[in-house]
Amino acid sequence: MAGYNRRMVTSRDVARAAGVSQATVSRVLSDGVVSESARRRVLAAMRDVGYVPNRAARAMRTGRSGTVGVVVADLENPFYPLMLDALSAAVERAGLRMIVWVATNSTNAAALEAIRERSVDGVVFTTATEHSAELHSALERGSPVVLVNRALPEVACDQVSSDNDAGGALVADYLVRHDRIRAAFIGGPPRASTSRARLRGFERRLRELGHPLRPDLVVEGEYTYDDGRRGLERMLRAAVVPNALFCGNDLLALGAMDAARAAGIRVPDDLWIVGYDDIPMSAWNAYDLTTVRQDVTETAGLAVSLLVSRVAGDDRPPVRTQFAPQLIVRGSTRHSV
Amino acid sequence: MAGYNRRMVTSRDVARAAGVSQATVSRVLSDGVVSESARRRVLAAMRDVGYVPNRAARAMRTGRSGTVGVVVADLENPFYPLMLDALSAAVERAGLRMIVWVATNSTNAAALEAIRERSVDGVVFTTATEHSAELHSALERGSPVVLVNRALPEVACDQVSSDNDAGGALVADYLVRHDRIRAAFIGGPPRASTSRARLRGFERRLRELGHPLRPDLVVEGEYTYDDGRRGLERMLRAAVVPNALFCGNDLLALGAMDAARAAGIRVPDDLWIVGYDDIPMSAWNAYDLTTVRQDVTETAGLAVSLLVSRVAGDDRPPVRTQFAPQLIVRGSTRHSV
DNA sequence: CTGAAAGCGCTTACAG
DNA sequence: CTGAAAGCGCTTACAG
Repeated sequence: MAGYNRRMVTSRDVARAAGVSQATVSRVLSDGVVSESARRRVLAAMRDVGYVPNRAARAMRTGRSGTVGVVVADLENPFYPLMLDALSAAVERAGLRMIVWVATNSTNAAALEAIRERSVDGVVFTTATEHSAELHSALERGSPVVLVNRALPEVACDQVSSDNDAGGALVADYLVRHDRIRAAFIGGPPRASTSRARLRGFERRLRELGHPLRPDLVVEGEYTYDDGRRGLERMLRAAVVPNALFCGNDLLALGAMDAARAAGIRVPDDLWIVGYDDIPMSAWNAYDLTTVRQDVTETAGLAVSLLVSRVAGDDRPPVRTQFAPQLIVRGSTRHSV
Repeated sequence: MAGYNRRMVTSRDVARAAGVSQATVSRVLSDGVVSESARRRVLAAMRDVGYVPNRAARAMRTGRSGTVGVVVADLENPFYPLMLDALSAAVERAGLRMIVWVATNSTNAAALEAIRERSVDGVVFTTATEHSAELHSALERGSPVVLVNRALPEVACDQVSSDNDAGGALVADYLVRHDRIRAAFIGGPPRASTSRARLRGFERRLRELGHPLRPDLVVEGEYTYDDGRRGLERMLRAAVVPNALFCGNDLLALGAMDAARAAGIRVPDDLWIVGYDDIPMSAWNAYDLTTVRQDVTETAGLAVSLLVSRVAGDDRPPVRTQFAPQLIVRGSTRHSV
């Protein structure tokens, strides 16, 4: 058996094979100044001896790992795989690698620790919900951190998200325009900035349009299918039956839709339902859910490029970007057939 | 602004603060032989000066990155997030980190390259579909590689999966036991070993039980919701209408179920439907899909521990483990109400 | 048990 | 343009 641990091929071996110094090999690697002929010989020698540069050595010298950290939560919500996919593509485009933490209690701290250990050059958080002590000191220290998806107003770092407030308003406009003015809201947990902002925008615009949201038609829970179902069931016991429902995310909306059907409520005839995120299931036949789409590709792209410039030393004030959301109209709100 | 690039605190600083040599600090870090009193002083000094060991330096010295690579494909299929979640937990339990590649054309090669660069100590592939040249030479070289979920008989490396063949047989048994003998199959792509094995086991057992699967009731496509829908639609144009349907995975089954309903076919009365994977959506009210569950936690745990022992130098012959699948009976096959 | 020293494989001033 | 050399921050024989 060969054993994979046999001696590594190093830049020194390449140098010997190419008849140059090790420094010249290194210059070829890092695009330094090298004569054309030397470069050619070095590249050929690399191929001949099967050379692959050792990243750990480079990382130690340069202080850069070429790797970013990504913290995702709740992979059971299909929105996060979508976001992870987009982040992965953006990271790859930037020529970097991605260490992923799936959120548990200790993940955020672990990811920030990884910056100090120089395992990653920076971290993208997709689900920051609060301003932890670790995050505070990491930012103090100037650690490159970008918040994606959720926003934390009190935190001084780059943040990229959907304009959730505008998204909520968009839905309010749409419902009122079509006379669906007995509106209800089933939201995610208030600790999630996304849910708060979507509700805020929805509520404000409804009020502006003269059809304020009734407090008894607002329910909050976790961002899950089950809580969507339960939310609708609870709503059905309220004094007023809504004719439109906006949910804090698609998972809630799909649960609510199933509960509505189970209760004999026809969608969209009796009840319009609108979600948020545009996860793949929303386009499924059985649901055909109207929803607000966030552009994860754009979001991830900006997040990574912000991170990259922070790593490169950009210390301008934090940037906060909100992308305009887009209403995707589908069958769950089709104007009566 | 502080700038995050200020000089690192090194083991030398700790040594100075603790009044010991740098070597002693290092011994404390790597659990070497150190007197109790020295250890105490060093640990205190680490805290005082805010020391965090530099991983790149350690990786260079030891030749181990403490990181494993994971290649996942198709995050839109909720099975993969499930698997990723389980792998993440297993990797964390092993005290390691995880670099993730979301599969594109070049990912497999990139992941194997990362082993040579010493960016990762080994790689878990969740969707190997063929024996590439890169994989071949990586294995020749003794690179630690584990295949999860899909299997490649001709490849000499550790492989962990559900016993898909047995899973298919399980479904055949179940259907025949309940007299649902006009069975159909909608499968994933034949290049996926999972789909082939599930069909093989299903087909064989049906034959053994005297109710061979009719070739015109077998359809194959991609592992997607849409192909499930289309598959069922095509099947409805066949000569024989099935009264039971086994799908290569849950996504296909959910698509097929929606198509069946759209065609006025009642599930389960007219048609039983069974999936594979037990993704979260299968338990949703609207589907309540009977399915075959693979234990991703167990699978991921074994995969990571195999990888860890390979990294540690274990060069015994490759291990191939198949976990017994479990039939989860739900409403899509409930014996007539 | 402990320290001085070598060295992991690179990058990058410094001379020439 | 190129080479000799220092050094990134650790781990680990080697002496004592």
